[in-house]
Amino acid sequence: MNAPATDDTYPFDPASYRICDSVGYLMARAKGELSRDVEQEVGALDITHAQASCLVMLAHDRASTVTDLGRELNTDIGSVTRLISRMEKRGLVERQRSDADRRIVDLQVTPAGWALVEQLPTIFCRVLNRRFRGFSEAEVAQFRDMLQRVIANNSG
Amino acid sequence: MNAPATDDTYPFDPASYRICDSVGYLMARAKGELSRDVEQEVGALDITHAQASCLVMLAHDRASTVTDLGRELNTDIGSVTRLISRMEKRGLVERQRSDADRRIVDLQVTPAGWALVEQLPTIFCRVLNRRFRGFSEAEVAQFRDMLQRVIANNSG
DNA sequence: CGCATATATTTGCCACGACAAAGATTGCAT
DNA sequence: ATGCAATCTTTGTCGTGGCAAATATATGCG
Repeated sequence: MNAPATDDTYPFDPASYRICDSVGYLMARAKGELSRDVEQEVGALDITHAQASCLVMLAHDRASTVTDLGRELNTDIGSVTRLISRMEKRGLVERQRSDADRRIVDLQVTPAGWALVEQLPTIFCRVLNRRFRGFSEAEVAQFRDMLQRVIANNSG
Repeated sequence: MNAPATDDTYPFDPASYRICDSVGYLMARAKGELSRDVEQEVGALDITHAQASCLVMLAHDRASTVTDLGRELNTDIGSVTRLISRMEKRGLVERQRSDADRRIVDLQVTPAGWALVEQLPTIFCRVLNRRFRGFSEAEVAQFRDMLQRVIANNSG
C-alpha cells in the first residue's frame, strides 16, 4: 500500500493529482492561516507582517540594508525599498547613506521602532502556540526539519 | 527529552525566539520556494499561479463562482473578481449571469482555458517531485497530516 | 587615468491579497 | 405585500511581490 504508482513520478503523479489533497495546496493554505494570524496580531501595533519581519531582522542585526533584507526574507529588493519608505515615513526606521561606500544606505531602527520590536516575539510565539497546538516538541522539530529539506531542494 | 520547556509557552517561547529557526519563517520560506517554482513553470503558459489554481478549481467543478473560488482558495473575493476579469479578457474563462438567481455569475472554462488546464497537473507534480526529493511516501503523508493539523487549529 | 564591470538603491509597471463600501437581487418575517 | 436582512458581485484603496530599467558609486584592468 506504500508502493509508488510509477517510478519516475514518485511520489507525485499527475494522473492521480487532486488539488484538494495536494501538499502544495495545503502548504499555501497553512502558510496563509499563519500569516493571517500574524497580520491580525501585529495589526494592533498598526504595522503589517512584512514590516514586522523587517523590524525584527534589523533589530537583531540580521540585516542592515534593503539588500540584506531582500536576501534574508527572500523577497524582491524593490519591494523592500518601498516597504522601508513607508516605515521611514512612520518614524520606525531611519536611512543613512554610508560614508565608507556611498552606494549603501544603512538602516536603523528608531526608538519608536524598538518599542514595537520588543512586542513581536511574544506575538509570533502566541500565534505559533495556537497553530501548533497538539504538536509535541519532537513533531515540531520534525516539521521544521522537513521544511528545511524542502527549502534545500532547489537545484534541478 | 520530550518535556516542554515551560508549561504555558510550550513549545514556543518568546525569550528564546530566534526568527531564523522559527517554523513560521521556514513555512513562509518553503511556501515561497514552491510558489516561485510553480510561477516559473506556469509562466511558460503565460498565466500566473493564482490563475492556474482558479482554472483547476473551475475545471474540476470545485467552484463555479467567484465566491466559490474565494472560499476554496481562501482568498479575498474582490481579488478573485479582478483575477477572473483578467482571465476573461484573455479568453480563458467566461462569465454568465445566472437566470435562476440573478445575483450569481457562473464561470465556465473556455476551450482555450481547457488547453491549459490539461497541462497543469503535470506541472504541479513536476514541482512537487523536485521539492520533495528525498521524502518517502510515509514522510509526505506525515507532512500532509501536520499541515492539516495546523490548518485545523483555527479557533482561539 | 579611462573604461568596463559589478554592486546598491530606486522607480515604473503589473499582478495579487485584504478590507471596506456600494449596488443588485433574493428570501424571510411580519 | 412591504420592508429588512442576507447574499453575490463589483469597485476603490492600500500594501506587497516580481521583473526590468535607470541611477549612482565602487572596483579592477588596461
